[in-house]
Amino acid sequence: MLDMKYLRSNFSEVKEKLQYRGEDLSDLDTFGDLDERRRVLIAETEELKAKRNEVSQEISLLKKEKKDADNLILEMRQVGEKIKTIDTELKEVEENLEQLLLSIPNIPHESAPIGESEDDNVEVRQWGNVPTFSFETKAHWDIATGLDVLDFERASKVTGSRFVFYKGLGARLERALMNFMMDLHSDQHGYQEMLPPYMVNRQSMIGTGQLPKFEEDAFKIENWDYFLVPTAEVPVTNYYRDDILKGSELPKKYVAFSASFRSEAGSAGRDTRGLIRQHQFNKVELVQFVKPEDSYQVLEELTGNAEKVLQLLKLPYRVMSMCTGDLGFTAAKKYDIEVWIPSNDTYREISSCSNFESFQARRAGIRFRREEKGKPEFVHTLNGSGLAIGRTVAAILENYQQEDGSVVIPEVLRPYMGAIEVIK
RNA sequence: GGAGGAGUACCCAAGUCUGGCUGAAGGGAUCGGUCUUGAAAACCGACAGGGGCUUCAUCGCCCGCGGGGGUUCGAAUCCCUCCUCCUCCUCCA
Repeated sequence: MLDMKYLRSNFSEVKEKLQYRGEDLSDLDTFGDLDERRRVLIAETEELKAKRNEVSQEISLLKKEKKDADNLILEMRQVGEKIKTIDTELKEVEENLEQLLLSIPNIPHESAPIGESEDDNVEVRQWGNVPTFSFETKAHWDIATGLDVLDFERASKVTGSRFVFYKGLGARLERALMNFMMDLHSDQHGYQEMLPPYMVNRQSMIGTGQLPKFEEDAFKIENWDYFLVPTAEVPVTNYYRDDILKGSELPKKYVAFSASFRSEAGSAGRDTRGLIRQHQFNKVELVQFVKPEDSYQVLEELTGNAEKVLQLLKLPYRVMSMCTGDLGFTAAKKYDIEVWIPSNDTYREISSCSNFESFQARRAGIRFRREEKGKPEFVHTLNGSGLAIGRTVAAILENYQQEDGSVVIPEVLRPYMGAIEVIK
């Protein structure tokens, strides 16, 4: 959510920057009228309330002296009616304004490249060498089926498409990655470990920006106003909803494991095979609450923390800076980390690291005080996958595949795999 | 699922039956001071925060006693509704 006062006094500048996102901004122009109307109504109702308060005191005194107050009471009865009328309209105006503000995307940071689509994203750096194979490589679903470590068919029977059973060393590999990532970030990178709820309420989904605009992307629990989390970002960021933190305890850094649930509405037919696009996948998520002046430096740090996972796994990747048209609704700046997937002959997103600045903090009411008695300010929030585990398994299966159909386990994972070196 | 009880400021806690200077008593914690070589104790003082409107900024005003609605000239106090927590029973990993 944008700051109403900022929007009021910098309207055309904000509008210009939002246009780089290429989204429909036709509603934006209703802001001026709503904002103006709101303030007029507030002035009116508050004046009447001040009068009512004053006269009610008088009435109280008159009653105490056993004097007649009927005229004043009659007068105030009318004032009360008027207040009620104005407040009804005010409430409606404020609701419209609120909905408008909740539907406006974040302002892109000046360092985000201007562009329309993913084709305009800018490569920031590359790491590792794309592997060459002396044999014909297989896609991870074929490798996994051959090794009997993933079962898509039975998952379709038991649940439906875009679900999977991990089996045997496949399940072990998933669990090893989870532990490896959690250990790395908590022990080496200074994040506090957290295991969040997998369902959240509507207010939390609004807080991080999934709602009100993208309800069709979420899984909603029937008869409850709860949603399956699309990412641990939602519960972990909302952990401090409506809180005021101490400046001295910032930055707060959390690493959370959770399953993530996505309806994948609008991507029917894409990545229908394999682990790349599932309705449910595991993910280790990094979340930070920081002071505004630190957030861009922290974005680099956090991205680096996620990259470290791939470096230790010796998986080649590149880092892309998302252009203004591909930033998503909430981010001011975003890096995607893309890992090499041989069967796709290209890099695929495995992590997304974003700086939301105060966008989520304002929606969720997450603030901090610099000084003991200081005025509360909004924190900046950031998060990034560290990493999506299913896609990491796909990357390992494919990049570490051998001619005989076996898969070598990356060295750093072996302690987590009971010292097994190869899945065969 | 059944039966009760409770949500008041950083924490504890009065006030709610009997609506009106209650912007809310009293403790504790915290901060400042006196005393002390220093500290503790004691004593003195400060301590509703937050949001909104207005303003160059102040001043001022409005809203805040779990959330939302209602009654009333006036609500922490009365009514409705939702949420959360606690106790007992039941169930259960």
